[in-house]
Amino acid sequence: MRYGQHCPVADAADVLGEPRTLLIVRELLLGATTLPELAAGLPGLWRSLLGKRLRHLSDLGLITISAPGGIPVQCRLTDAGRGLEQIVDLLGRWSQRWLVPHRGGVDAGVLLRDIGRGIERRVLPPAPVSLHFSFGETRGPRWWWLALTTHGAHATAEDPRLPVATRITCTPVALADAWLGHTRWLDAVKDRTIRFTGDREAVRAAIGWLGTSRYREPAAAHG
Amino acid sequence: MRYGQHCPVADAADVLGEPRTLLIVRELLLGATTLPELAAGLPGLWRSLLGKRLRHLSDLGLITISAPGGIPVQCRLTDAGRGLEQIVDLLGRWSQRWLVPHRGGVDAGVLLRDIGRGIERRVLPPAPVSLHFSFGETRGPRWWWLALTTHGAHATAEDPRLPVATRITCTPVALADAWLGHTRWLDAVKDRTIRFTGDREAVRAAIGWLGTSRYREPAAAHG
DNA sequence: CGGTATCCCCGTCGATACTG
DNA sequence: CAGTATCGACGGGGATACCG
Repeated sequence: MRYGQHCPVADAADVLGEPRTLLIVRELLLGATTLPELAAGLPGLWRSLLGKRLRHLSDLGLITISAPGGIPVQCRLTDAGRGLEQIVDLLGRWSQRWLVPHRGGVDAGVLLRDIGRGIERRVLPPAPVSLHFSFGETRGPRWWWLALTTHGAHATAEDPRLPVATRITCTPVALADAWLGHTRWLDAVKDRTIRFTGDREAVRAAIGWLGTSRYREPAAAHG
Repeated sequence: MRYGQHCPVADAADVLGEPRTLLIVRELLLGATTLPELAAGLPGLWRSLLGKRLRHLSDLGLITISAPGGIPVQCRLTDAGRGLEQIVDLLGRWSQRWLVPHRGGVDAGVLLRDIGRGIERRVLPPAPVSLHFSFGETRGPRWWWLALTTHGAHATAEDPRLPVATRITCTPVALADAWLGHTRWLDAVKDRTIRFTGDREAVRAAIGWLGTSRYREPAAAHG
């Protein structure tokens, strides 16, 4: 697409306006490097198209791609690409603040992966445990685990065989809304859109581990 | 388009990824309110499509549109829309810094309009003058004027009948490059890609009036 | 299994005609 | 003249088949 413009914003829109290019950049910023890793965070984006996008980003100088033939392909952001970090961040915050979130077919796996990625080591429990999720309505597996070990958090659809700290039953949308701050955990618990097993302390701990989206508004004075 | 994602960045990309939506927002941020004003800054964007985009932005709560039936339609950014100001600004700077500018068919009228919009009152000359431009290769008029009066700067393809301070001959691309900081004015003068009439002082004054793009890098220590 | 090339369909936009 | 509806052509992308 071309806009017949001199304006830098037009050039930027030209690049980042390609559907999902911004999401690819986001994944790269969060540390994904290989094509399969990227694909894991981009449901519905087919490999063929993903490859095309990556080549485009490479042509533009936003990423480097490891020597052709190397498998799997390694992609890394250049300085130019990393320059988008602040912009993506602001966009996420702006969106969280102002846009009505679109809630069609939230992918449970991608959501949990994202939640896990945001969990900081220092808040993890001393002994490995898992959180078990039952999603009522979702494509793919209904059961998921978030394995919390000293290595970090890892989302999986296969039983990690760790002690289950809490079982959580909800829809992916309800979980996303709470994590993003569109609803409060405690309200969700109260009206049972998210159900936890265990006592107050277990629930409190689980909520603490899950944490909040990086794009979430700084909470107003907790009231 | 829908990305099956919970991520706010995906929602933002969904909205702003629509071709030229970001440019519409930019025009609104810079003060355009009516549909004709917007169209003036968006060459090739047809009114029918522009109207559709504006309705979409209105639905999303980024702008308000004056009561239907009012002519011309008045569009104003809401708080949500104004929240994009910093993002658009950063995007422009990032693009100016890292992207190879696309230079196909730069629209001379849009460029001069943009230049004029960036001229601050306080740098204008005390007595009204005009700068006259001859563009070798461009669609539309080859002659343009930038009228500098105490009211501000105004680009026009019709002789404003003011004293001409300087005549400038160049291509739209050369002018854009100098204004955006991709080339230096003095280099462009030297290699005659931009030709000015008049002595050094006149040239110096004209360059000062034209100023620089708001997305331009802060100049490194003037050397 | 990782990555690429190909096909066909759908959606979107450029252009024009039309209404107040 | 401002704004809207309509239509045809084009391009991008989902899905599949195909290489290493």
